[in-house]
Amino acid sequence: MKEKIAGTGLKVTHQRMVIYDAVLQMNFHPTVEQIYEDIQGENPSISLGTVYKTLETFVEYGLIDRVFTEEGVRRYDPNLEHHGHIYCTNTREIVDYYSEELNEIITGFFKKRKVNNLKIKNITLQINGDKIDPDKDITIK
Amino acid sequence: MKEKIAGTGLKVTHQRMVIYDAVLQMNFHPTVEQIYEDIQGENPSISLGTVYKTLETFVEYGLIDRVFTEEGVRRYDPNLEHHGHIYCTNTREIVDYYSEELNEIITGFFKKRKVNNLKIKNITLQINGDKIDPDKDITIK
DNA sequence: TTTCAAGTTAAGAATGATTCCTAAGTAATA
DNA sequence: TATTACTTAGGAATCATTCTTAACTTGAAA
Repeated sequence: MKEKIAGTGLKVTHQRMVIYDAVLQMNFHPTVEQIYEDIQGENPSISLGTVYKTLETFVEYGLIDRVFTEEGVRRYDPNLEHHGHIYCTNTREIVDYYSEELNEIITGFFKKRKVNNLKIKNITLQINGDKIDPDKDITIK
Repeated sequence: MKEKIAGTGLKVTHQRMVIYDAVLQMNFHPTVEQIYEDIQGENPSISLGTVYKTLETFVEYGLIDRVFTEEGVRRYDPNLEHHGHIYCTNTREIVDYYSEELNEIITGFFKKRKVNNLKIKNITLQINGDKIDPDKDITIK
């Protein structure tokens, strides 16, 4: 983990390691506030401003991604692997969805088309739906 | 336009007509602030709080949609037709993208799969890329 | 090991985004 | 025209994020 941060050229500070580790373990696309509260117990001197600043620095250096939401609040994703998101409107959860097959289909679709005035970086899916049993996992096979 | 609002069961107030008309004409997924500034000249007595409340009421009653962004600010879309969004990282624009064909491909893909514990409502594309010439349109043929 | 420069952070203030409150206004019905 | 339930203005309050500056610390060089 230390190497991950160092590998970007950033200085490896205690605060950055704590925040990065917290984000890696929170696999539910947390807000800044959730991350701050998660680390507060063991690290009461890390300030909220530092958490805000550090997360945006991680995004800028490619360590994590922001998550698209319609909420008006920032959320973060440590998972840099190409994937889509399932937005559960009833439980407010955001769940990762992977499909190499569908990714290839969509990529192929756009390769066949003439794209003018746009350099495509990546294409992902936003899947909106309602979770049926909040206590069980969502699976798509 | 009046009928659209009335058709939802909402009272047709002057403020609602002004705000709805403004949103219909702003085809760039505006923020609340942008909508408020747009109507201020001709309607200085409509308050910012009213704009916030009215837009969320329109979403609740199915007149407009919220737009997914990673910004931490609310944006709105009057276009209810099923479509995806092209997010231009360099110009910060959000452009609508339609493809009935791709929509059918994706819908078909999920129909063939076993989806557990999720009732899918809709699936949209999130296309991230860089606009090449900011003054020209993006087209995908 | 020590030094030091450059980058980082704490703390709280400031700013921006959104929600709440209440008295006053008004759309729509009778 | 009267009435009522819903809506709104205006500004306060709350929440989300950024800024400022003095103090701290990382990491490279000596």
